[in-house]
Amino acid sequence: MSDNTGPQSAYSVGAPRRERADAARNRARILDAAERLFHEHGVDSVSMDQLAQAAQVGKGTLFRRFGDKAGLAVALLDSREARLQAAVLSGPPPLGPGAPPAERLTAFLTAYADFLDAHLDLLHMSETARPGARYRIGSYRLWHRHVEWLLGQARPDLDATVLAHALLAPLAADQRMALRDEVPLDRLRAGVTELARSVLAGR
Amino acid sequence: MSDNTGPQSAYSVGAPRRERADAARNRARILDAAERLFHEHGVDSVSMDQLAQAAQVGKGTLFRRFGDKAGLAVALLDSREARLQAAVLSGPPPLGPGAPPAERLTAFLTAYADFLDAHLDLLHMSETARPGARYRIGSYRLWHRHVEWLLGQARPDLDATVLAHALLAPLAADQRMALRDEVPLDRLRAGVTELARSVLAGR
DNA sequence: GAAGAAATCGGACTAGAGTCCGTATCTGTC
DNA sequence: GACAGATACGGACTCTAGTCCGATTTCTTC
Repeated sequence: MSDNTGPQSAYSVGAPRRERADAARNRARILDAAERLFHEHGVDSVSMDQLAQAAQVGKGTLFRRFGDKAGLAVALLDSREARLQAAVLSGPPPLGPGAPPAERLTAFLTAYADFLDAHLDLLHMSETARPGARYRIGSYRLWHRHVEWLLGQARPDLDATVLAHALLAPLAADQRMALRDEVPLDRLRAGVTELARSVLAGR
Repeated sequence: MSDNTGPQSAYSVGAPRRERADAARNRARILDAAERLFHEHGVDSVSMDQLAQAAQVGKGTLFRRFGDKAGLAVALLDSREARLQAAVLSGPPPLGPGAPPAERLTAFLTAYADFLDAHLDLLHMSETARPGARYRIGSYRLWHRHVEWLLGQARPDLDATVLAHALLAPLAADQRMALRDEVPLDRLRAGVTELARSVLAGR
């Protein structure tokens, strides 16, 4: 628990100043309570008030620390996401470096589809708590750059920026949540694979 | 104005019973006020309270009539969307019937991209007022069926259902709103065109 | 044109997200 | 170990979407 997001808010970047003891204690309390309550009652049914109460912390503290519900979800996802990031950036092929771009791309997209399904609730909260949240979160930007780079490697003639957004679009939490019943995971995986394959194949 | 959504709530379907006079009057008032206020202050900055007051109508009336903010947006979009629907279903090629599936598909996707940009605010409200709203709205289902059918015509070997969702995904209002600055309209159009072309081209 | 049933009205009410700011706690310094 | 400045706390407050239900209006029938 709480192997998380260093000092300051989940959104901050610089500021190397050491975190105060009470702040650290409260962050841990909040994350623990969130983990527990979300697991017990489901992400959607837990209000920030309940959470603050369960963590024995004021509401102000909760929001100052994590910004909003999305920020809290990001913090909870952090360690799980870090594992996928490590695998992509420096793990073994085909997900990590070494494999040809086309293989890396489909490996990534299907891995992310699995990740999406496994943590759908938290991802949904992190992406939809406020409009456009998905596209501002650091991790999306990372995934986008990765896909963009792979596309650029394989097909320098294409608009990699736009196509990377397009390939990631069907992996948005809101779409997945809404279509989960209609589209089972294996068909989603096959779909994004087909899409990537087609784009890389060219005409 | 208020050439809109017949009797009953925007969500209802059957119920051929005639609408009461006061109900009709109030619907018109609400739609007129919404059109005006949204244009003046922007969709996001107008609260349902303000709107009810401006329309000289109780809040309960507002919500009973349109269900929620998304429903109101759907009603306001109705006539504009109807034009696009008519063009797609029975207009001249390449958007309407007659052209080969591949041409119709790119014609539709680019036309929808234009439509998206032109009515982004209302579409955003209709798609994001509550989670998954986009995928339940009647119009999305229509567009999806259309794309699915075109894909099926051209490439019966593919999973048209999934790929249709994937081709429509980059045209979600939330993504477009967030990436508007990064991706100009012509690149979005080119991107979805490239995507569709690749998928139809096969290996 | 009066009565009764059905549909609609409207504003008080609930609930939840996010803000504000006076107060309490911490940390480095002497 | 006490002081001062910096940092964090917490709960009352605001703002908005959405609900509820007694009062009112409309429509139908005779």
